Amino acid sequence: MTATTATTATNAPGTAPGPPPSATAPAATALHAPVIEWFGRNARDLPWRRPEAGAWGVMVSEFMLQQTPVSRVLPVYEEWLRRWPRPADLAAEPPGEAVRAWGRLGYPRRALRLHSAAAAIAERHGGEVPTDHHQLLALPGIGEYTAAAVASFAYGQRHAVLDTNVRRVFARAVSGTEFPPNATTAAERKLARMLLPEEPATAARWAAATMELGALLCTARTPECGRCPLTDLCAWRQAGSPAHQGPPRRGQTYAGTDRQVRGKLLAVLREAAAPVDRAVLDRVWHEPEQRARALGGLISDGLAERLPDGRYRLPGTT
DNA sequence: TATGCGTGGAT
DNA sequence: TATCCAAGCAT
Repeated sequence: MTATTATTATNAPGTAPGPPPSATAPAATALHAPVIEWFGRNARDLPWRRPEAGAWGVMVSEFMLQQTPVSRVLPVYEEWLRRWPRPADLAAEPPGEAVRAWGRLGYPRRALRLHSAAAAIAERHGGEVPTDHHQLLALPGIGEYTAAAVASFAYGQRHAVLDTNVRRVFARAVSGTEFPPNATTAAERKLARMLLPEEPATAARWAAATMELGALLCTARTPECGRCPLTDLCAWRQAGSPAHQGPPRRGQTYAGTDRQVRGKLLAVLREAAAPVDRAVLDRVWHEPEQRARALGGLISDGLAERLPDGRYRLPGTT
């Protein structure tokens, strides 16, 4: 970990092309030091934060962490980096091996995309994770958040890293609401850019620190405001911690969906040492139509393949 | 912009 | 037991 110098380049007034001055800029910089100092004292020692992780380690972790808790990612991450220490190592394997090694992290299309991204890196980027935000964005499975995260955490660049944790921290500390909007808004992106420290190294530190704050203290369920470095500055606290207003968060049931059936089918293929008969897959779900739809979906997504003899397997595996 | 896409722990 | 939630992306 670098020293917790809380210094922050404040927005130099006057002069030319930089970002437009904003009324919130001075107040914004007041947030930097407390959060970054808190991070220096409380940051978790996660493997992808260690220097030896490299950009590839950061990238693998970001794929795995999309919608998946840290505790479940840890063991799978270690195994992946041991097995495939460079992008080209993963690219040399059939995609089904990536899906199998993904285990039960969920959303296995991420494994496929990570495999494809590794192949693109091996072919088009000389085997090195690109440093350029736009080149990162062009890789499969990398969207706005992941591109910014890799550029920031792996390469120390200055980007607004807007994940669910940061959005919640900003919603509370700055906007004074319990939760951010359901979908990321232009206003949130603008706010994130305004709050970004000028110095790239400080901006990268800020990005990691605000994420960690959201993950450890400013949580969705029961925030620990008593331990929060922003508790005296927090707009939501100052407003009396008003409850969320508006439509309910969301409510997608899982039981009985195609997702559940896909998950059951893929679990069979993952654990099989050889291609499996259709009859084996048929046992995972009682309803034939939904079963067929789920299996067809897996195949069209590239997560499974049907052999000429009618058996099924993870793509390219034995 | 709304929806589909896994999985399992916490409350 | 049911619901919420976890470092999103692609379409």
